[in-house]
Amino acid sequence: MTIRLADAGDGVELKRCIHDYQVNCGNCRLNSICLPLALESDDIQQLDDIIQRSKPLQKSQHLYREGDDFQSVFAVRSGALKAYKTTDDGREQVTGFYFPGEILGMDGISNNAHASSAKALETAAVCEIPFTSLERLSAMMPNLQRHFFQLMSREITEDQQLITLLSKNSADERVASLMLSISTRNSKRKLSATQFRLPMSRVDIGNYLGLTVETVSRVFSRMQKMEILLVDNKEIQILDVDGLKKMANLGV
Amino acid sequence: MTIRLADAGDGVELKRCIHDYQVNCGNCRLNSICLPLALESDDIQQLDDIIQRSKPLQKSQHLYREGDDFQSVFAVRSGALKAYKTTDDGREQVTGFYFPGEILGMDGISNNAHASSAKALETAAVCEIPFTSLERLSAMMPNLQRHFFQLMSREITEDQQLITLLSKNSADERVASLMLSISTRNSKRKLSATQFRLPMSRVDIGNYLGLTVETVSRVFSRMQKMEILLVDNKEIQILDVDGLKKMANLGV
DNA sequence: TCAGAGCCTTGACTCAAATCAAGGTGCCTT
DNA sequence: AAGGCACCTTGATTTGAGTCAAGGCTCTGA
Repeated sequence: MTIRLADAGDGVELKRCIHDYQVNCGNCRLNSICLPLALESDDIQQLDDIIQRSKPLQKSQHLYREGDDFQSVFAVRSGALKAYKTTDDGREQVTGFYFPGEILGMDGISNNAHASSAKALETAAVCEIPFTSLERLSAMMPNLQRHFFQLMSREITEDQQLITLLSKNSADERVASLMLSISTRNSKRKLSATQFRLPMSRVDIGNYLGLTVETVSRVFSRMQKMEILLVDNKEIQILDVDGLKKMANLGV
Repeated sequence: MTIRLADAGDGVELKRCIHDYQVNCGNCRLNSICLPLALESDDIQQLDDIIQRSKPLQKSQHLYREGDDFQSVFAVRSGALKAYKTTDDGREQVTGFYFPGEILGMDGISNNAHASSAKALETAAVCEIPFTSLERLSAMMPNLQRHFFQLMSREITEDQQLITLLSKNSADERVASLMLSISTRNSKRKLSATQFRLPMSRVDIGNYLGLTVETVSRVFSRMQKMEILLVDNKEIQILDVDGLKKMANLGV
């Protein structure tokens, strides 16, 4: 709404970068998250052929905007993004955070237009997967079709988790759950589960969890006082995982 | 949790009913909702062949339960169902209501197990669509594959709507939005948009919207006093659609 | 026709999180 | 090195929805 600094030539028209690294799906260290598939190497090659790797996005640049024509889904290669919708009365609702190996953009399929916007929280690189090619390939490769159905289904179950969190849990429980979620996703990427830097602001966290900034801040302070977390601005260290799980109240 | 009356021989083992009506996808009056597809009549025949129509479910019978093996998705033929999850601390979270023509069960694909339970709110009939057959057919029929991707994507965008509602809107706005949603879905089925019977209890409504029964009841009373709705137990009449839209606060 | 159970409504009170307000911190830009 | 701005924290106060409590309605089954 307000910040439009690094927002100049952003968005849809990602150009293939000539000086790209020789990354491909076969050697990408994220493929266990992104493609946990029994694909033949020949199949991986075919998939690799349709995937486009583009220039990194700068912080606060858009990958796509609500209402843009839907062409592709995207896999995060590095950095982090947030997805958000603008409500009819102009407020913003953050619907998800996306870390390396995770797929975003699937909400655009139903109407052939993106149902939310996606913005880089820090410098980020993505793989673009043109949807029509993916459809064509899926029809030929049952494993890939199955995988993509599963990805979408996972998005549904995750949204349902969030719905439950928002409708049943206290501020403490919501923030604790998010910290646990980030911790788990980090460890899937072989990063520290107990120490990390939050790529998003307190405002984004509050927005995602249906809380105000002030409340989020107070919860962090409380967690620090209880010696569950060590919070230094965006640097988080989890001191007491069990305490955090208990606070999240999602079955220790 | 508590009510287990009509819950005897329910669930997974739906048997094909011998005395079934001669319903098929070609003549089903819901096919414009369920299958808004450019399918050849030959294609529809193939789809029809894999679909199983079974004995109606009685009120409060389960169609499937959280954790059950995932085999099929289901289309509602008549009646209404609710989907819900049981949280780790034993509470229930209603994740959706399903009316004729709508599809449920897609959240089970990701883990090959149903992620939620589905229960009839009143006597209800469903079409069962075995997922492996659907996958096989999808690979052969690009339109069907596309349609199913779109269905799942729609479920995602709808969940995101609910997330926004829960995290940004007041009790009044939530209840008003639900009434509008039911009204819209009714008119898609050529039923009255202004007069209908709610198949679910106040408890279910509250649970779905993240509110207590008392709050839901108070909102209905308030709407009645404002002459927006006429509420007689489960019978609802919308007197002032614009007023309702304004109350929902989702862009009149 | 009546009893009972579950469901719905209403009122009084409480409380968790929002709002309002102010001040601190860190980072970018020049 | 300093100014400015966005971001974060903390405190005081307000408020919308939850909780507790009680009574009414409605449908079912004997």
